[in-house]
Amino acid sequence: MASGASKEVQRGATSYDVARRAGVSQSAVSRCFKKGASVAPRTREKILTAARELNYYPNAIAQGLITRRSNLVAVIISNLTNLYYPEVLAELTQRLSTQGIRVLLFSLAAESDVDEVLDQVWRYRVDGAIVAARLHPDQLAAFADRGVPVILYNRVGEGVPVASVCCDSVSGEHALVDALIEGDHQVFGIIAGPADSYVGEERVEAARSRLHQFGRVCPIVRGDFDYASGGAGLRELMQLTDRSLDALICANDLMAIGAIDSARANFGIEVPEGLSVVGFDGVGPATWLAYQLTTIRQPVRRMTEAAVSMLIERIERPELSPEQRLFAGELLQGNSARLG
Amino acid sequence: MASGASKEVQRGATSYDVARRAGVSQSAVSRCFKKGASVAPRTREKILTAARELNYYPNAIAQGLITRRSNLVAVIISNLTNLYYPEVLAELTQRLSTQGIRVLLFSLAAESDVDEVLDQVWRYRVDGAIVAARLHPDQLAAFADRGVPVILYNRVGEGVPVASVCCDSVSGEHALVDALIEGDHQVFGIIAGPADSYVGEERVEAARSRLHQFGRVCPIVRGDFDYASGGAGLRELMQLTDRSLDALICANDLMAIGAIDSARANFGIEVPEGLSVVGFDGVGPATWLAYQLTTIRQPVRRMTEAAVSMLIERIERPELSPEQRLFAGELLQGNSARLG
DNA sequence: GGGCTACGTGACTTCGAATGCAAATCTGGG
DNA sequence: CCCAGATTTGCATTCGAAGTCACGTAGCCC
Repeated sequence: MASGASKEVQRGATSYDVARRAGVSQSAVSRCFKKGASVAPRTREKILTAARELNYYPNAIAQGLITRRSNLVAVIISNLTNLYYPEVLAELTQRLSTQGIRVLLFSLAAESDVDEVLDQVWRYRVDGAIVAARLHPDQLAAFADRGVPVILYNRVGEGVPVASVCCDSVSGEHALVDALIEGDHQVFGIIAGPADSYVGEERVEAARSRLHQFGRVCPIVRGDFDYASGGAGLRELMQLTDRSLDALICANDLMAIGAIDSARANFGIEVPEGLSVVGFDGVGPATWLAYQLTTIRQPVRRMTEAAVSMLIERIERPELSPEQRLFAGELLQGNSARLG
Repeated sequence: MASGASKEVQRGATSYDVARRAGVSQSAVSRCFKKGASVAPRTREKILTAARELNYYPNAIAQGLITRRSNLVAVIISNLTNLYYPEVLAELTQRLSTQGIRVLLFSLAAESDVDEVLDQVWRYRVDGAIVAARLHPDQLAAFADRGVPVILYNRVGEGVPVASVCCDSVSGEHALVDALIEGDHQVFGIIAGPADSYVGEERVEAARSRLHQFGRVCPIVRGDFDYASGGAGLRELMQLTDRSLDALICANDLMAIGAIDSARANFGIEVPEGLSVVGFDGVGPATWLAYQLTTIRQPVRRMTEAAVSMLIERIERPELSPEQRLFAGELLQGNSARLG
C-alpha cells in the first residue's frame, strides 16, 4: 500500500492544506504557483516543500472558475477514422499542450450530433475551439456571440467570416491537372467527395475548371472519401467513358488508393501504364510501395502550427479579425501517373 | 450582428441571472437542471423560459468544483498515428459522450512526456483515465493513491494490479500459427515490435512458443510497428534464412503490409505464392485488395465498450477489484497466406 | 376549522484558488 | 535608532452552482 497520509492524499490536497503545513496563508500558496508573483525565496521554499510532501497540484477546475479561463480548447472532428485527421489531432494536442492548453475532444458520429456537442462546449467554458466538421452558420454565429474564438480547419465559414486554416485546393489541383496534361492524357474522370464536404467540392471544382481551361470536359462521379468509393467510382467512370479513361483525379488519397487497387484487381489495368491516378492529402499509405501516389501533400505541421497560434492570439485578443490562412500543398511526384 | 443582450450573453449567463429573470432563487434554477429534484411544474416552466432567453448553460466548471465530479476522463494515447488507435479513440469519445462524460485527450510525443501529462491529469481532477501508453508502476500507483480509476487498453499493469481490457494475443497468434502450419510452411520468421511494447512482446512470445510446440524454431527480428519496419525486417529475415523464408509472422498489420510490399517490389516474390504473411490488429488497409491480409481483427467495439463500462463502474464504486478482461480476436482469413 | 403531512422554495454555506487592498516586515539611509 | 520606501504577507471577497436546512404553503382528513 503506497497510500500515505490517507485523507488528504485521497481527496487531493488543497492550497489550505499546503498553507497550514508551511505555516503561511492560502494566498501565499496561490502566489507561489503563479508566475510573476512576489514571494520571498525562503517562503517559496517552505511552500514548495510542503506542496511536494502533500502531493499538491493546484485544482485547475477552481482556477478556471475564478480566472474565467479554463485553459481548455474544444477540438471538434467529424470523422476521426479518416486517415488524415489522426495526424492533425496528434499535432494539435501536442502543440496546444506545450502552450499550457488542454484538449477537450469531440468526435461526431453523425452531423446531427453537432448541437449536443456544442451544448457541452458551452458548458465547459472552453477558451476556444478548433473545428474540422461542418457547422451551420448559426452554429458559427453562436461562437461569436459567446466570444469563443474558433479556427476552422480545411473549411471556411459559409457566409460568416471565421478564421480558418486551409490547404490550397486550387493550386494543388492545378498542379495535378497540369502534370496530367503534360503526361498527354486524353480521357479524364473525377471522383468527387460527398456533397457536404467543403474541401471535396473545392478540389473537384478546381480540377474541373482547370481541365476546362485546357478544353477538356470530363465526367464526375461522387464518392464518400473512403476506400470502397475509389473502386465504385472507377467502375462508374469506366462505363461512362467506354473504358477509355486514362486519367483519374480523386478528391482524396483514400479513394485514389481504392481506385488503383480496383483497376489492378478488377480491370486488369496497370497503374500508371494503363491509367494514371492522382489523389490529395498525402496520407501515410500514399507513399507505400504498392501505390506511390502522385498527390498533393498537405503541410500538416505548418497548418496545425498556424491553427494553434491563430487560436491563441484570438483567445488573448478576441477583437482580431477573422484571418484566413491558405497553405500551398506540395506536389508529391509519385509513380501513379504517367509523366510527360 | 446576432448578439443580443450584450453583456450577459458575452460573459455567459449565470444561474443568478436566470433566477432574477424568472423571479425565483438561484437554488430553484439549480434544481431545475438537476434530474430528480422537486420543482413545481409552473416554476420549472418559468425558469426554463428564462434560461432559454438568456442562453443559459450551467457552468460545468463550477459544477465540477462543488460536486467534486468533473465528468472528465483523461484518455492517454502514446502513438495516435498508429492506424489502429484513431478508431479506438473515436469509439471511446463517442461512447463516453453518451454517458455524459467528456474526453480530455493527451497524446504523447515521447515516453518522457508522461510525467508532464500526469501533472495535468491531476490538476484537472479527472474522474478516471483510459490509458494506451506505457506507464511506470509508480505512475500507476499514483492513480491508485489519488483514487482515480484507470483502465489500461491492450496492456496490463506491470506488477501492479490494474483493470485492463486486452485483445488475447495468445489465442490470436495460436490461430495464425496453426493456420500457417496447416498450410504446410517450412521456414518461419517473425518481425517483432519495439521492445517496450507490451502487446508486441506478448504476441511474439505467443507465436514463438506455439511454433516451438510444433518443433519449429525461427529467427526473430525487431521492428518498430511501422511500414518501413516491415520491409527492413523482411530483408533481415531473408538473409538469416538464406532466402528460404516462406512464412512471415508480423507483430502488427502495418509491418505485415510493409513486408508484403517489399516482397513484391524488392524481392519479386509473390504473396502468398512465394511467401505467406500474417499480421495482427485488423486495421482498415488490411482488407484492401492489394493485401487482403490474414490477420487477427481486434473486436474494437466490444473492447471500447468494456473499457468505458468498466471505467464508469469504478468511478461509481472505486472499491471494485482490478478486473482484467480479455477479448478473443477474430481470425480474418485473407489471401496473404497459403492455406492447407 | 384545526392539525397534519408533503411538497416547494429560498437563505446560506460550500467547493478551491485568485486577487485587491491593507497591514506587516524588511531594507537602507541618514 | 528612526523613518521612508519597497517588498511580503494575510484578510476578505469572488467566481457559479449544489445542497442542507428550515420555513411557507397547499392539500387533506377528521
